[in-house]
Amino acid sequence: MKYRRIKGTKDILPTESWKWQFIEKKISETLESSGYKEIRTPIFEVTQLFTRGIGEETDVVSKEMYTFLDKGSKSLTLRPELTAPVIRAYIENNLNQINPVNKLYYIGSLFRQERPQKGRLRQFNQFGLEIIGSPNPEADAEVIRIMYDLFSSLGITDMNIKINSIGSRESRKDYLQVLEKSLKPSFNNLCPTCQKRFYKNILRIFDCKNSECQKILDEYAPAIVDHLNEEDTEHFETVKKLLNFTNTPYTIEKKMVRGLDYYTRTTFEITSSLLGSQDAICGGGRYDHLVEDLDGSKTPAVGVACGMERLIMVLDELSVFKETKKSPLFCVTLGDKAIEKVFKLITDLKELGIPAEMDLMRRSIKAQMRQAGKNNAHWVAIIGENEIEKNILVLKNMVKKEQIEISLENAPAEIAKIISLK
RNA sequence: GUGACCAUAGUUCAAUGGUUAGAGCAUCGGUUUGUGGUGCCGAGGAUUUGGGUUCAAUUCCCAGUGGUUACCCCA
Repeated sequence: MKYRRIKGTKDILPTESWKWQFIEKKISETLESSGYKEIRTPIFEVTQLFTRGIGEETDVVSKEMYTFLDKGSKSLTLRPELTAPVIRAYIENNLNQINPVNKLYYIGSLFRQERPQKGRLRQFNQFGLEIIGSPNPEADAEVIRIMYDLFSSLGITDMNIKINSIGSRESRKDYLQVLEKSLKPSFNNLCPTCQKRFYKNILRIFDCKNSECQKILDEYAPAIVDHLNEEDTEHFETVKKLLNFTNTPYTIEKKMVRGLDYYTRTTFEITSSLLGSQDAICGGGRYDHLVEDLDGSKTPAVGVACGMERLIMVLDELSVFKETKKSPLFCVTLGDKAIEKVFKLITDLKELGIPAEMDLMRRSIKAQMRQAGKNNAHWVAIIGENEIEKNILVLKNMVKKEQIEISLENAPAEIAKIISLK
Protein backbone atom coordinates (compact mmCIF):
# COMPACT_ATOMS: atom_id res chain seq x y z
CA MET A 1 0.00 0.00 0.00
CA LYS A 2 2.75 2.33 0.93
CA TYR A 3 5.38 2.73 -1.73
CA ARG A 4 8.90 3.12 -0.62
CA ARG A 5 12.19 3.35 -2.36
CA ILE A 6 14.08 0.19 -3.19
CA LYS A 7 16.68 -0.86 -0.66
CA GLY A 8 20.00 0.75 -1.38
CA THR A 9 18.56 3.61 -3.40
CA LYS A 10 18.30 7.21 -2.43
CA ASP A 11 16.14 10.22 -3.17
CA ILE A 12 18.18 13.30 -3.72
CA LEU A 13 15.97 16.07 -2.39
CA PRO A 14 16.21 19.81 -3.00
CA THR A 15 18.18 20.12 0.22
CA GLU A 16 20.94 18.10 -1.43
CA SER A 17 20.51 18.24 -5.17
CA TRP A 18 22.34 21.56 -5.42
CA LYS A 19 25.44 19.85 -4.07
CA TRP A 20 25.27 17.38 -6.91
CA GLN A 21 24.85 20.14 -9.43
CA PHE A 22 27.80 21.95 -7.95
CA ILE A 23 30.08 18.94 -8.02
CA GLU A 24 29.01 17.79 -11.45
CA LYS A 25 29.72 21.21 -12.84
CA LYS A 26 33.10 21.26 -11.19
CA ILE A 27 33.95 17.85 -12.60
CA SER A 28 32.98 18.62 -16.15
CA GLU A 29 34.73 21.98 -16.11
CA THR A 30 37.92 20.52 -14.73
CA LEU A 31 38.01 17.61 -17.11
CA GLU A 32 37.00 19.57 -20.18
CA SER A 33 39.78 22.01 -19.44
CA SER A 34 42.23 19.12 -19.70
CA GLY A 35 40.80 18.06 -23.02
CA TYR A 36 38.45 15.31 -21.93
CA LYS A 37 35.09 14.89 -23.62
CA GLU A 38 31.98 13.46 -22.06
CA ILE A 39 30.55 10.14 -23.14
CA ARG A 40 27.16 8.79 -22.11
CA THR A 41 26.29 5.16 -22.56
CA PRO A 42 23.06 3.23 -21.91
CA ILE A 43 22.18 2.20 -18.40
CA PHE A 44 22.06 -1.47 -19.42
CA GLU A 45 24.06 -3.72 -21.67
CA VAL A 46 24.12 -7.35 -22.67
CA THR A 47 25.31 -9.38 -19.72
CA GLN A 48 28.23 -10.82 -21.54
CA LEU A 49 29.91 -7.46 -21.85
CA PHE A 50 30.48 -7.49 -18.12
CA THR A 51 31.23 -11.15 -17.62
CA ARG A 52 33.91 -10.92 -20.27
CA GLY A 53 35.07 -7.43 -19.47
CA ILE A 54 35.30 -7.53 -15.71
CA GLY A 55 35.93 -11.24 -15.26
CA GLU A 56 33.60 -14.06 -14.26
CA GLU A 57 35.42 -14.71 -11.04
CA THR A 58 35.15 -11.21 -9.66
CA ASP A 59 32.62 -10.57 -6.92
CA VAL A 60 31.04 -7.83 -8.96
CA VAL A 61 30.11 -10.25 -11.71
CA SER A 62 29.57 -13.41 -9.75
CA LYS A 63 27.21 -12.09 -7.12
CA GLU A 64 26.39 -8.42 -7.45
CA MET A 65 24.88 -7.82 -10.88
CA TYR A 66 21.29 -6.91 -11.61
CA THR A 67 20.71 -9.29 -14.46
CA PHE A 68 17.36 -10.00 -16.10
CA LEU A 69 15.86 -11.40 -19.28
CA ASP A 70 14.07 -9.08 -21.65
CA LYS A 71 11.00 -10.18 -23.59
CA GLY A 72 13.16 -11.81 -26.20
CA SER A 73 14.94 -13.83 -23.52
CA LYS A 74 18.08 -11.86 -23.99
CA SER A 75 20.15 -11.55 -20.83
CA LEU A 76 20.69 -7.91 -19.92
CA THR A 77 22.44 -6.33 -16.97
CA LEU A 78 22.22 -2.93 -15.34
CA ARG A 79 25.75 -1.63 -15.61
CA PRO A 80 27.79 -2.34 -12.47
CA GLU A 81 30.68 -0.22 -13.70
CA LEU A 82 31.37 2.02 -16.62
CA THR A 83 34.72 1.10 -18.07
CA ALA A 84 33.43 -1.88 -20.01
CA PRO A 85 30.49 0.06 -21.51
CA VAL A 86 32.77 2.93 -22.47
CA ILE A 87 35.14 0.53 -24.16
CA ARG A 88 32.23 -1.15 -25.92
CA ALA A 89 31.11 2.25 -27.21
CA TYR A 90 34.67 3.08 -28.20
CA ILE A 91 34.93 -0.08 -30.27
CA GLU A 92 31.43 0.02 -31.68
CA ASN A 93 31.73 3.62 -32.83
CA ASN A 94 35.25 3.23 -34.14
CA LEU A 95 36.55 6.08 -32.06
CA ASN A 96 40.06 4.86 -32.75
CA GLN A 97 39.58 5.91 -36.39
CA ILE A 98 38.77 9.46 -35.37
CA ASN A 99 41.63 9.95 -32.97
CA PRO A 100 44.60 7.79 -31.98
CA VAL A 101 44.02 8.68 -28.36
CA ASN A 102 40.59 9.27 -26.87
CA LYS A 103 40.23 11.07 -23.57
CA LEU A 104 36.75 10.44 -22.27
CA TYR A 105 34.89 11.11 -19.06
CA TYR A 106 31.52 10.07 -17.75
CA ILE A 107 29.15 10.73 -14.88
CA GLY A 108 26.41 8.25 -14.21
CA SER A 109 24.55 5.74 -12.09
CA LEU A 110 25.74 2.21 -11.54
CA PHE A 111 24.01 -0.77 -9.97
CA ARG A 112 25.31 -3.49 -7.74
CA GLN A 113 23.23 -5.72 -5.53
CA GLU A 114 25.21 -5.58 -2.31
CA ARG A 115 24.26 -5.01 1.27
CA PRO A 116 24.07 -1.23 1.66
CA GLN A 117 26.26 0.50 4.23
CA LYS A 118 28.07 3.73 4.74
CA GLY A 119 29.25 5.01 1.40
CA ARG A 120 27.75 2.11 -0.47
CA LEU A 121 24.43 2.02 -2.24
CA ARG A 122 22.85 -0.33 -4.74
CA GLN A 123 22.31 2.45 -7.17
CA PHE A 124 25.27 4.74 -6.85
CA ASN A 125 27.03 7.29 -8.96
CA GLN A 126 30.49 7.49 -10.31
CA PHE A 127 32.36 9.80 -12.51
CA GLY A 128 35.46 8.63 -14.19
CA LEU A 129 37.78 9.12 -17.06
CA GLU A 130 39.53 6.91 -19.52
CA ILE A 131 42.51 7.50 -21.75
CA ILE A 132 42.22 5.01 -24.56
CA GLY A 133 45.10 4.53 -26.95
CA SER A 134 48.16 5.60 -25.04
CA PRO A 135 50.56 2.93 -23.74
CA ASN A 136 52.77 5.51 -22.10
CA PRO A 137 53.35 6.19 -18.42
CA GLU A 138 52.52 9.86 -18.77
CA ALA A 139 48.92 8.78 -19.33
CA ASP A 140 48.94 6.89 -16.03
CA ALA A 141 50.45 9.83 -14.24
CA GLU A 142 48.03 12.24 -15.82
CA VAL A 143 45.03 10.29 -14.64
CA ILE A 144 46.36 10.23 -11.10
CA ARG A 145 47.35 13.85 -11.13
CA ILE A 146 44.03 15.03 -12.53
CA MET A 147 42.16 13.37 -9.71
CA TYR A 148 44.57 14.82 -7.22
CA ASP A 149 44.10 18.30 -8.63
CA LEU A 150 40.36 17.98 -8.79
CA PHE A 151 40.12 16.84 -5.19
CA SER A 152 42.56 19.51 -4.06
CA SER A 153 40.60 22.20 -5.79
CA LEU A 154 37.54 20.99 -3.96
CA GLY A 155 39.33 21.52 -0.69
CA ILE A 156 40.31 17.97 0.17
CA THR A 157 43.66 17.93 1.87
CA ASP A 158 44.30 14.70 3.70
CA MET A 159 44.39 12.42 0.72
CA ASN A 160 46.35 9.26 0.51
CA ILE A 161 47.36 8.21 -2.97
CA LYS A 162 48.35 4.58 -3.07
CA ILE A 163 49.99 3.20 -6.16
CA ASN A 164 51.29 -0.14 -7.21
CA SER A 165 52.12 -2.02 -10.35
CA ILE A 166 50.71 -5.46 -10.89
CA GLY A 167 52.66 -5.90 -14.09
CA SER A 168 51.69 -6.75 -17.60
CA ARG A 169 50.02 -10.05 -18.20
CA GLU A 170 53.34 -11.47 -19.34
CA SER A 171 55.35 -10.65 -16.26
CA ARG A 172 52.44 -11.45 -14.00
CA LYS A 173 52.30 -14.98 -15.30
CA ASP A 174 55.80 -15.65 -14.04
CA TYR A 175 55.15 -13.87 -10.80
CA LEU A 176 52.03 -15.90 -10.04
CA GLN A 177 54.09 -19.06 -10.22
CA VAL A 178 56.59 -17.61 -7.79
CA LEU A 179 53.79 -16.52 -5.52
CA GLU A 180 52.18 -19.91 -5.64
CA LYS A 181 55.43 -21.60 -4.75
CA SER A 182 56.06 -19.23 -1.87
CA LEU A 183 52.64 -19.68 -0.33
CA LYS A 184 52.27 -23.38 -0.88
CA PRO A 185 54.03 -24.40 2.33
CA SER A 186 51.68 -22.21 4.33
CA PHE A 187 48.56 -23.28 2.49
CA ASN A 188 47.03 -24.99 5.49
CA ASN A 189 47.40 -21.88 7.58
CA LEU A 190 45.52 -19.68 5.18
CA CYS A 191 41.90 -18.84 5.88
CA PRO A 192 39.31 -20.88 3.97
CA THR A 193 38.54 -18.10 1.50
CA CYS A 194 42.20 -17.65 0.77
CA GLN A 195 42.56 -21.35 0.21
CA LYS A 196 39.90 -20.99 -2.43
CA ARG A 197 41.63 -17.93 -3.81
CA PHE A 198 44.85 -19.87 -3.98
CA TYR A 199 43.39 -21.88 -6.82
CA LYS A 200 40.97 -19.45 -8.41
CA ASN A 201 42.69 -16.08 -8.27
CA ILE A 202 45.74 -16.21 -6.11
CA LEU A 203 46.49 -12.51 -6.39
CA ARG A 204 43.35 -11.74 -4.43
CA ILE A 205 44.90 -13.20 -1.29
CA PHE A 206 46.53 -9.83 -0.88
CA ASP A 207 43.09 -8.37 -0.27
CA CYS A 208 42.47 -10.61 2.71
CA LYS A 209 42.04 -8.78 5.99
CA ASN A 210 42.65 -11.85 8.07
CA SER A 211 45.71 -11.06 10.17
CA GLU A 212 46.97 -14.60 9.94
CA CYS A 213 46.96 -14.48 6.15
CA GLN A 214 48.57 -11.07 6.21
CA LYS A 215 51.33 -12.38 8.40
CA ILE A 216 51.99 -15.20 5.97
CA LEU A 217 52.02 -12.76 3.09
CA ASP A 218 54.42 -10.43 4.86
CA GLU A 219 56.73 -13.26 5.64
CA TYR A 220 56.73 -15.34 2.51
CA ALA A 221 55.07 -13.63 -0.42
CA PRO A 222 57.34 -11.70 -2.73
CA ALA A 223 56.00 -8.33 -3.80
CA ILE A 224 54.81 -8.14 -7.34
CA VAL A 225 56.67 -4.89 -7.98
CA ASP A 226 59.90 -6.74 -7.33
CA HIS A 227 59.10 -9.28 -10.00
CA LEU A 228 58.26 -7.10 -12.94
CA ASN A 229 59.98 -7.48 -16.25
CA GLU A 230 62.17 -4.72 -17.58
CA GLU A 231 59.51 -2.86 -19.53
CA ASP A 232 57.04 -2.96 -16.68
CA THR A 233 59.64 -1.71 -14.26
CA GLU A 234 60.61 1.11 -16.50
CA HIS A 235 56.97 2.04 -17.01
CA PHE A 236 56.36 2.11 -13.29
CA GLU A 237 59.54 4.06 -12.63
CA THR A 238 58.48 6.70 -15.11
CA VAL A 239 55.05 7.00 -13.54
CA LYS A 240 56.71 7.57 -10.20
CA LYS A 241 59.17 10.01 -11.67
CA LEU A 242 56.40 12.09 -13.18
CA LEU A 243 54.55 12.13 -9.89
CA ASN A 244 57.69 13.13 -8.02
CA PHE A 245 58.47 15.77 -10.56
CA THR A 246 55.08 17.37 -9.99
CA ASN A 247 55.21 17.02 -6.22
CA THR A 248 52.35 14.61 -6.19
CA PRO A 249 52.45 12.77 -2.88
CA TYR A 250 51.95 9.03 -3.04
CA THR A 251 52.82 5.88 -1.26
CA ILE A 252 53.62 2.55 -2.80
CA GLU A 253 51.31 -0.17 -1.63
CA LYS A 254 52.99 -3.36 -2.62
CA LYS A 255 50.03 -5.39 -1.50
CA MET A 256 47.36 -3.45 -3.33
CA VAL A 257 45.79 -5.50 -6.09
CA ARG A 258 42.45 -4.52 -7.47
CA GLY A 259 39.17 -6.31 -7.69
CA LEU A 260 38.63 -6.22 -11.40
CA ASP A 261 40.49 -8.63 -13.57
CA TYR A 262 41.26 -6.29 -16.40
CA TYR A 263 43.94 -4.25 -14.68
CA THR A 264 47.57 -4.39 -15.79
CA ARG A 265 50.63 -2.49 -14.72
CA THR A 266 49.74 0.63 -12.74
CA THR A 267 46.96 0.44 -10.19
CA PHE A 268 46.10 3.12 -7.73
CA GLU A 269 43.50 4.41 -5.38
CA ILE A 270 42.96 7.52 -3.35
CA THR A 271 41.56 7.11 0.13
CA SER A 272 40.30 9.50 2.73
CA SER A 273 40.18 8.98 6.45
CA LEU A 274 36.98 10.98 6.52
CA LEU A 275 35.05 8.06 5.11
CA GLY A 276 34.01 5.00 7.06
CA SER A 277 35.33 1.59 6.35
CA GLN A 278 34.68 2.23 2.67
CA ASP A 279 37.53 4.67 2.54
CA ALA A 280 38.44 4.54 -1.14
CA ILE A 281 37.21 7.63 -2.86
CA CYS A 282 38.52 6.73 -6.26
CA GLY A 283 40.38 3.87 -7.82
CA GLY A 284 41.73 2.94 -11.16
CA GLY A 285 44.61 1.73 -13.19
CA ARG A 286 45.85 0.64 -16.53
CA TYR A 287 44.06 -2.00 -18.55
CA ASP A 288 45.98 -2.78 -21.67
CA HIS A 289 43.96 -5.78 -22.77
CA LEU A 290 40.36 -4.85 -22.18
CA VAL A 291 39.80 -3.46 -25.65
CA GLU A 292 41.02 -6.62 -27.32
CA ASP A 293 39.19 -8.77 -24.75
CA LEU A 294 36.03 -7.08 -25.94
CA ASP A 295 36.92 -7.84 -29.55
CA GLY A 296 38.43 -4.52 -30.41
CA SER A 297 41.90 -4.12 -31.79
CA LYS A 298 44.79 -4.29 -29.35
CA THR A 299 44.64 -0.93 -27.59
CA PRO A 300 46.23 0.16 -24.34
CA ALA A 301 44.19 2.25 -21.91
CA VAL A 302 44.16 3.68 -18.42
CA GLY A 303 41.35 5.07 -16.35
CA VAL A 304 39.90 5.90 -12.99
CA ALA A 305 36.49 5.93 -11.35
CA CYS A 306 35.37 8.00 -8.40
CA GLY A 307 32.40 7.35 -6.14
CA MET A 308 30.27 10.47 -6.10
CA GLU A 309 28.44 9.62 -2.89
CA ARG A 310 31.73 9.17 -1.12
CA LEU A 311 33.12 12.33 -2.59
CA ILE A 312 30.11 14.28 -1.38
CA MET A 313 30.46 12.73 2.06
CA VAL A 314 34.04 13.92 2.29
CA LEU A 315 33.13 17.38 1.09
CA ASP A 316 30.28 17.54 3.58
CA GLU A 317 32.67 16.56 6.31
CA LEU A 318 34.97 19.36 5.27
CA SER A 319 32.05 21.81 5.00
CA VAL A 320 33.03 22.63 1.47
CA PHE A 321 29.51 23.21 0.27
CA LYS A 322 28.15 26.68 0.52
CA GLU A 323 24.67 27.28 -0.72
CA THR A 324 24.33 30.43 -2.72
CA LYS A 325 20.75 31.50 -2.42
CA LYS A 326 19.55 33.30 -5.47
CA SER A 327 15.81 33.42 -5.47
CA PRO A 328 13.58 34.72 -8.22
CA LEU A 329 11.47 37.79 -7.84
CA PHE A 330 8.30 36.70 -6.08
CA CYS A 331 4.97 37.99 -7.30
CA VAL A 332 2.15 38.37 -4.83
CA THR A 333 -1.36 38.29 -6.22
CA LEU A 334 -4.63 39.39 -4.68
CA GLY A 335 -7.80 38.60 -6.56
CA ASP A 336 -8.59 36.91 -9.84
CA LYS A 337 -7.75 39.83 -12.06
CA ALA A 338 -4.32 40.10 -10.53
CA ILE A 339 -3.54 36.53 -11.44
CA GLU A 340 -3.83 37.26 -15.15
CA LYS A 341 -1.65 40.32 -14.84
CA VAL A 342 0.96 38.57 -12.78
CA PHE A 343 1.06 35.53 -14.99
CA LYS A 344 1.74 37.79 -17.94
CA LEU A 345 4.24 39.77 -15.91
CA ILE A 346 6.42 36.86 -14.94
CA THR A 347 6.32 35.54 -18.49
CA ASP A 348 7.58 38.88 -19.77
CA LEU A 349 10.16 39.18 -17.01
CA LYS A 350 11.64 35.81 -17.76
CA GLU A 351 11.81 36.72 -21.39
CA LEU A 352 13.95 39.65 -20.33
CA GLY A 353 16.12 37.28 -18.37
CA ILE A 354 14.77 38.23 -14.96
CA PRO A 355 14.11 35.18 -12.79
CA ALA A 356 10.55 35.43 -11.50
CA GLU A 357 7.85 33.31 -9.96
CA MET A 358 4.30 33.89 -8.79
CA ASP A 359 2.26 32.72 -5.87
CA LEU A 360 0.30 29.58 -6.69
CA MET A 361 -1.67 29.13 -3.49
CA ARG A 362 -3.97 32.21 -3.54
CA ARG A 363 -3.45 32.72 0.15
CA SER A 364 -3.53 35.95 2.12
CA ILE A 365 -1.03 38.66 1.38
CA LYS A 366 0.59 37.92 4.69
CA ALA A 367 1.07 34.30 3.84
CA GLN A 368 2.43 35.20 0.45
CA MET A 369 4.88 37.65 1.95
CA ARG A 370 5.97 35.03 4.39
CA GLN A 371 6.53 32.67 1.51
CA ALA A 372 8.62 35.28 -0.26
CA GLY A 373 10.68 35.76 2.87
CA LYS A 374 11.17 32.06 3.26
CA ASN A 375 12.24 31.80 -0.36
CA ASN A 376 14.82 34.44 0.35
CA ALA A 377 13.45 36.58 -2.42
CA HIS A 378 15.26 39.86 -2.79
CA TRP A 379 12.40 41.46 -4.68
CA VAL A 380 8.66 41.12 -4.39
CA ALA A 381 6.07 42.48 -6.78
CA ILE A 382 2.57 42.99 -5.45
CA ILE A 383 -0.50 43.28 -7.64
CA GLY A 384 -3.95 43.50 -6.09
CA GLU A 385 -7.20 45.18 -6.90
CA ASN A 386 -5.97 48.58 -5.77
CA GLU A 387 -2.98 48.36 -8.05
CA ILE A 388 -5.02 47.27 -11.02
CA GLU A 389 -7.35 50.20 -10.49
CA LYS A 390 -4.43 52.59 -10.48
CA ASN A 391 -2.74 50.61 -13.24
CA ILE A 392 0.42 50.11 -11.21
CA LEU A 393 2.24 47.48 -9.28
CA VAL A 394 4.22 47.66 -6.07
CA LEU A 395 7.83 46.58 -6.19
CA LYS A 396 9.35 45.89 -2.82
CA ASN A 397 12.99 45.47 -1.94
CA MET A 398 12.90 42.91 0.86
CA VAL A 399 16.36 43.73 2.11
CA LYS A 400 15.99 47.48 2.30
CA LYS A 401 12.33 47.20 3.18
CA GLU A 402 11.50 49.88 0.68
CA GLN A 403 8.82 49.80 -1.94
CA ILE A 404 7.94 51.85 -4.96
CA GLU A 405 5.08 52.01 -7.40
CA ILE A 406 5.62 51.23 -11.02
CA SER A 407 3.24 51.76 -13.89
CA LEU A 408 1.91 48.51 -15.28
CA GLU A 409 2.40 49.83 -18.80
CA ASN A 410 6.08 49.30 -19.01
CA ALA A 411 6.53 47.20 -15.91
CA PRO A 412 8.76 44.36 -17.13
CA ALA A 413 11.38 46.63 -18.62
CA GLU A 414 11.15 49.01 -15.67
CA ILE A 415 11.62 46.18 -13.19
CA ALA A 416 14.49 44.77 -15.19
CA LYS A 417 16.20 48.14 -15.04
CA ILE A 418 15.75 48.54 -11.29
CA ILE A 419 16.77 45.03 -10.42
CA SER A 420 19.90 45.00 -12.50
CA LEU A 421 20.94 48.37 -11.03
CA LYS A 422 21.24 46.78 -7.63
C1' G B 1 25.03 -13.78 1.99
C1' U B 2 26.61 -13.36 7.72
C1' G B 3 26.78 -10.44 12.40
C1' A B 4 25.55 -6.13 15.55
C1' C B 5 22.39 -2.09 16.79
C1' C B 6 17.78 0.43 15.95
C1' A B 7 12.21 1.38 14.80
C1' U B 8 7.11 6.80 18.77
C1' A B 9 4.35 13.29 14.71
C1' G B 10 7.24 15.87 8.47
C1' U B 11 11.94 15.84 11.55
C1' U B 12 15.02 15.42 16.13
C1' C B 13 14.06 13.32 20.61
C1' A B 14 10.93 12.22 25.44
C1' A B 15 7.43 8.91 28.28
C1' U B 16 4.43 4.73 29.74
C1' G B 17 1.95 -2.86 31.22
C1' G B 18 -3.99 0.77 32.43
C1' U B 19 -8.22 7.32 30.90
C1' U B 20 -6.72 12.79 26.41
C1' A B 21 1.58 9.28 24.46
C1' G B 22 4.72 14.83 25.49
C1' A B 23 8.45 18.68 23.67
C1' G B 24 11.85 21.54 20.23
C1' C B 25 12.17 22.50 15.08
C1' A B 26 9.14 22.37 10.66
C1' U B 27 3.97 23.17 8.60
C1' C B 28 -0.70 25.98 8.84
C1' G B 29 -3.52 29.99 11.03
C1' G B 30 -4.19 34.32 14.40
C1' U B 31 -1.79 38.73 16.59
C1' U B 32 -7.96 44.21 13.77
C1' U B 33 -8.47 46.77 8.37
C1' G B 34 -3.58 44.66 2.01
C1' U B 35 3.05 43.69 3.56
C1' G B 36 7.95 38.75 5.32
C1' G B 37 12.01 37.50 9.02
C1' U B 38 11.98 38.19 15.84
C1' G B 39 8.01 37.92 19.77
C1' C B 40 3.19 36.22 21.68
C1' C B 41 -1.28 32.89 21.00
C1' G B 42 -3.45 28.71 18.68
C1' A B 43 -4.16 24.31 15.26
C1' G B 44 -3.21 19.79 12.59
C1' G B 45 -0.09 15.55 12.90
C1' A B 46 2.67 9.58 15.64
C1' U B 47 3.55 4.34 18.64
C1' U B 48 6.50 -0.41 11.45
C1' U B 49 3.54 -5.20 10.38
C1' G B 50 1.91 -10.10 12.10
C1' G B 51 1.60 -13.48 16.07
C1' G B 52 2.20 -14.65 21.44
C1' U B 53 2.08 -13.61 27.07
C1' U B 54 -1.65 -10.59 29.88
C1' C B 55 -7.99 -8.68 32.39
C1' A B 56 -5.08 -4.93 29.61
C1' A B 57 0.82 -4.28 25.07
C1' U B 58 3.30 1.52 22.02
C1' U B 59 5.90 -0.84 26.27
C1' C B 60 7.45 -7.80 27.56
C1' C B 61 8.58 -12.28 24.01
C1' C B 62 8.94 -14.35 18.82
C1' A B 63 8.83 -13.59 13.62
C1' G B 64 8.53 -10.41 9.36
C1' U B 65 9.58 -5.70 7.14
C1' G B 66 12.50 -1.47 7.02
C1' G B 67 16.82 1.47 8.54
C1' U B 68 21.95 2.06 10.19
C1' U B 69 26.64 -0.18 10.56
C1' A B 70 30.53 -3.92 10.17
C1' C B 71 32.42 -8.35 7.40
C1' C B 72 33.03 -10.16 2.20
C1' C B 73 34.07 -6.99 -1.98
C1' C B 74 34.19 -2.48 -4.10
C1' A B 75 33.83 3.63 -5.76
